[in-house]
Amino acid sequence: MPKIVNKEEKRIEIAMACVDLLHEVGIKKLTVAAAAKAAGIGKGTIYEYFESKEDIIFKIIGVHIAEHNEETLKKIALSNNIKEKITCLFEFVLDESEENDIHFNGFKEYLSVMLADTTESYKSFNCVCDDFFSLALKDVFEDAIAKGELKENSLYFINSIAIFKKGLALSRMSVNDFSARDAYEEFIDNFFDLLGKKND
Amino acid sequence: MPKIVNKEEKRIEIAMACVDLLHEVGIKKLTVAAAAKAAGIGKGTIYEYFESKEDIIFKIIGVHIAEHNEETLKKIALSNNIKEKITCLFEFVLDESEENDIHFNGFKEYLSVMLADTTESYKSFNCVCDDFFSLALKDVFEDAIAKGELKENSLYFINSIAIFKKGLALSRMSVNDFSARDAYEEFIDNFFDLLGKKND
DNA sequence: TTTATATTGACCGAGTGTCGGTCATTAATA
DNA sequence: TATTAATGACCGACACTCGGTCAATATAAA
Repeated sequence: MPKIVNKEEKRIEIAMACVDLLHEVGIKKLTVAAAAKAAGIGKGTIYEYFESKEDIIFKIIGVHIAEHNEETLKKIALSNNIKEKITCLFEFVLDESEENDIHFNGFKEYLSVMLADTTESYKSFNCVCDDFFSLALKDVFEDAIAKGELKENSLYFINSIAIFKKGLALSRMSVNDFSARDAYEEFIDNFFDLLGKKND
Repeated sequence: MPKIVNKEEKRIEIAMACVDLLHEVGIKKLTVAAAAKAAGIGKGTIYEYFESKEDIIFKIIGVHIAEHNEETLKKIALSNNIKEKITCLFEFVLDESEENDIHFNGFKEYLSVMLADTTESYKSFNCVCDDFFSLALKDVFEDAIAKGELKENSLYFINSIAIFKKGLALSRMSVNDFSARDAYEEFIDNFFDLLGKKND
């Protein structure tokens, strides 16, 4: 029998090989030929592993978000401070380090593809992310309420905060000189002023 | 000498002629040839008035938002209810009537183009919209505070609410069966519970 | 060697943007 | 008022790019 490649592994390998190139030129100017070259394979091979050029983006962001979510949960578990735990859940949107910027940019490219696509296929990924965030935030809030650090009605705001986070992401993508960190801190401080239980 | 056309008027005329077609097929599948046909002009003429296919979107959403903002200010002036006034400012994101849906869809197409474009040119429009919203919301809040219907620290949340609105828009675009109206009402009710001054 | 899978780049056609040329309208002039 | 000149509006053929296909080839296990 011939060599059997692990399709899923190779998909990831190809996608990862395109990260830098994609960051440089953006999805619109990324050509399949260039992507193939970056991955060191022929153009046709791309289509053995991806339905379309856009699917590459999808794989990239999928892998990064999965990794990121895992790390996030670990960080939350390590922290004892409520506000810090919440901040962990926003870090992807806030972090402007070079490394995270590339990942965030990938998310931007993904969004532009999803919004341009009339089919529904790309939306599902979004929902997975939303669920992760909302569930994790709920856990953090419930923990904080149990410890008497947040008022009970904080829970009513979970959905709104998830929506706020999306707005924060979109703002970072579309507003010049926007500091997601500043906007977030302004929000979270005011939020705690209203719903945090002072323990002094 | 030939008749001199008003370039700006014609730009708008062409853009408006493409609204329905664009709504049907989306920017990605919209061809310049089809756009030209819809506008009853030759393909080359499109390029006399627009830099690119994408520029048509930009013009469409620009016109619609300008109209919408004007109407919004009128509605706010007519209303005596604070919550209602705020809702007016969200109406573009909440209204799912067939007419508004077409405009909102235009905004989605615009967003996807802007996110895909590495140049900064398309961003400026976004900022104009943001400014309108934030300023109008500030007016409404100050009015409400003066009338004793909102607590003073409501003002601290203006930026956050503007960001929330963006998140609401993005959610409507990317989440299946998302009811922006429900999410908004949940938020605004909880917000008023915290920051509204009960007058009973 | 056989056979099934993996890989490839030449090829195709859809579609963008350009450009040389035509047309319609008006100014100028006799 | 008729004729000509001038010019911007308009157009679609064409050149070129690029996504996606496929027939041919390479590879490697049996």
